[in-house]
Amino acid sequence: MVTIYDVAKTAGVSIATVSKVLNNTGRISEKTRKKVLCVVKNLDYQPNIMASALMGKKTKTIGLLIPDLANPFFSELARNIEDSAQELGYSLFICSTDYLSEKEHKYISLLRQKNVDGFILASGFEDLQKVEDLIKEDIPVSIVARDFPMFPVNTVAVDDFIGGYQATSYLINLGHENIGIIARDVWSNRERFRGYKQALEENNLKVPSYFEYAEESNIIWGKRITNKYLKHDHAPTAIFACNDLLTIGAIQAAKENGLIVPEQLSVVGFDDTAIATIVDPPLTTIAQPIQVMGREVMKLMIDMIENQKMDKIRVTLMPELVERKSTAKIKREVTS
Amino acid sequence: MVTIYDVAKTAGVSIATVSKVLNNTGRISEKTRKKVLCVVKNLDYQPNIMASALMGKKTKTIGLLIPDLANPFFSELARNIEDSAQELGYSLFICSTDYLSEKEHKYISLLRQKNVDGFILASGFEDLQKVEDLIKEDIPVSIVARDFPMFPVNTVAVDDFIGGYQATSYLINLGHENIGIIARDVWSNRERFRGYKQALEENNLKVPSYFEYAEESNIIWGKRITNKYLKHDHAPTAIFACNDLLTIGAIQAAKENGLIVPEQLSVVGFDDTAIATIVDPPLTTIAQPIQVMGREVMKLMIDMIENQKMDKIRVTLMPELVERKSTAKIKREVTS
DNA sequence: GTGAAAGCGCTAACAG
DNA sequence: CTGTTAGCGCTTTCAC
Repeated sequence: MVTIYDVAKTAGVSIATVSKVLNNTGRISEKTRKKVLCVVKNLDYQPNIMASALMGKKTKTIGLLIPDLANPFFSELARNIEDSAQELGYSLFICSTDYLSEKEHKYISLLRQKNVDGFILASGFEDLQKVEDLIKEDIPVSIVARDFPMFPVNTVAVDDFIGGYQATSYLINLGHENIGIIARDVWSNRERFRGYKQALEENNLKVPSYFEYAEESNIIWGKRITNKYLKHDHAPTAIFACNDLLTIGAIQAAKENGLIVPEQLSVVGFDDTAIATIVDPPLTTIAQPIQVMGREVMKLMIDMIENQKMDKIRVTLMPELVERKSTAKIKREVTS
Repeated sequence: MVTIYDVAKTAGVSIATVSKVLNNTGRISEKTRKKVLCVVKNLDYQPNIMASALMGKKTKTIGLLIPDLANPFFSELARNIEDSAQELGYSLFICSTDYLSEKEHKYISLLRQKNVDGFILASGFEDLQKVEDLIKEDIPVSIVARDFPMFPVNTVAVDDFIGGYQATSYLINLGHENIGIIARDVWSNRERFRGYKQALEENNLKVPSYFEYAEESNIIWGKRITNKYLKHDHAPTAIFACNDLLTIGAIQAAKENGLIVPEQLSVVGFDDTAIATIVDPPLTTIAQPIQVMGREVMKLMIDMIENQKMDKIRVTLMPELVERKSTAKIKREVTS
């Protein structure tokens, strides 16, 4: 390992001088700066980040907490955040918390020990305490893809309420009057639910009485809830599912029940991850601008880390309905 | 930030003593050990890893290089590696290299600066130089999900040759005689190709003359190559695609050409990621034991990092064909 | 058993 | 302009 001492020695200067040229601090003659830089290159010297971190410098490292890296939405989000981070010279610790606050706490203290410059939380946990602690200790925190409404913290998220409203309105315009929803009992889904309800009410429609929450956001639960809904007398003719995985489960349940999507059951999803286009039929879904989200949240982080910008802002992105093949105009039954 | 000095002071001992009880080194009386531990707990003291890293200790940090976090195979692999890592108290820097050796080099030197304890490479790059350098400098390296045949380095991978052989044999048993392959020109795919060729030759079958490599492992290229194959006089009745994404592309191309999968075109994939079950029809595919791969590669890393185990071993896992609905017995044309 | 002191590689006053 | 020096928080001899 080549250290600052090696550079200093072979350049014939002191380590202070080397440090100064490397950090662009103090005043250095052009001649020595050239020489030092040259030696640095020749020796392929890389400053030890641990050592400079000890002196209170940044580590150029950010902790990213997400619920599950194997979930396409979060892996795509992580990928976009990573791209922004990499451009800015930051590395990412990526951690999956499985929506468990226990794991979140563990990861947060683990990463704090490792002197991360800040945290990006997409973690979906409802427990604000840990976040408040971080903010109190002036550790940069940004929230992405979820929202803490009454909480001063940097946030970038899609407008879930509008997303739910869009999805539902679209279905209503298609002629559906009996629209089910599949959601988990987490903040973002509750907002989408509100939007759904709002659209319903504006059209004098109601949430089906048999509504129930899914316990996890996966295909299994999408299928399970849909199967239950389909068993009822007034089974829905359309379903709004709060993410693409749930939507796929809904389609699978429909198939099992002998229903053709979209002719006999319309479904609209949420997220627009890569899988939305590979299922059959491809999903009509509410697209989250994942790439923009990644970029914006990194921008906020950098502002906090490098520019000490400590005022909190909230970036709200607009979701967008993308029409594909999982929805259709309702066909009236002969009996009606 | 509470330091070792704070602990020492309130426990009424020296920092050396605190360090000793925390690291279980030297000899400490049961009484002082108790006291120190108690103070540590009360103050919620967490040793600063940067500082101990400076003294030559491990950072409990590993760099994981993969081609693309948004690719389901790699995000699932990363997730499994992360789980093992987390159990062992390690954090992961996850980096996507896009198969670009330039990015790989950049990430490797960036992470070296950050004193990672080792590297797990799933990166799919063909350039061995950087890996050799790392090994020469005694930096633990393990390769996963790809293979460097003539190179002393810890490796865990599936037997790609056998996988290709299995897929092709299965298709042959179904009666197919005209079997195409979709592959990229990378090591693992070339091995699968070898297996495919072997199975073909054992049955006096040949690789179609119109074979060509895909340039990327995604749906687009799967579709593109399949479209080309389907245009030929002796279009294949079955296709073995070297990953699930390519397979999905093949299915899409078939649909566009008015062919029904599997009745008119059988396809078998590779990987068995989550998406294999959500497409229609669900994929018959060669399953890689992703979870085992993650666990095994972390085991190798830990052996190198914590037990200085420097002899290199290769763990070869067996792939397994899982039958679903994308393949069928061939129907002879009336003309034959 | 315990503590004083040196030093890991680096930055930041402060002198000169 | 450049170098000396004092730490950052920790581990590790080596005395006591």
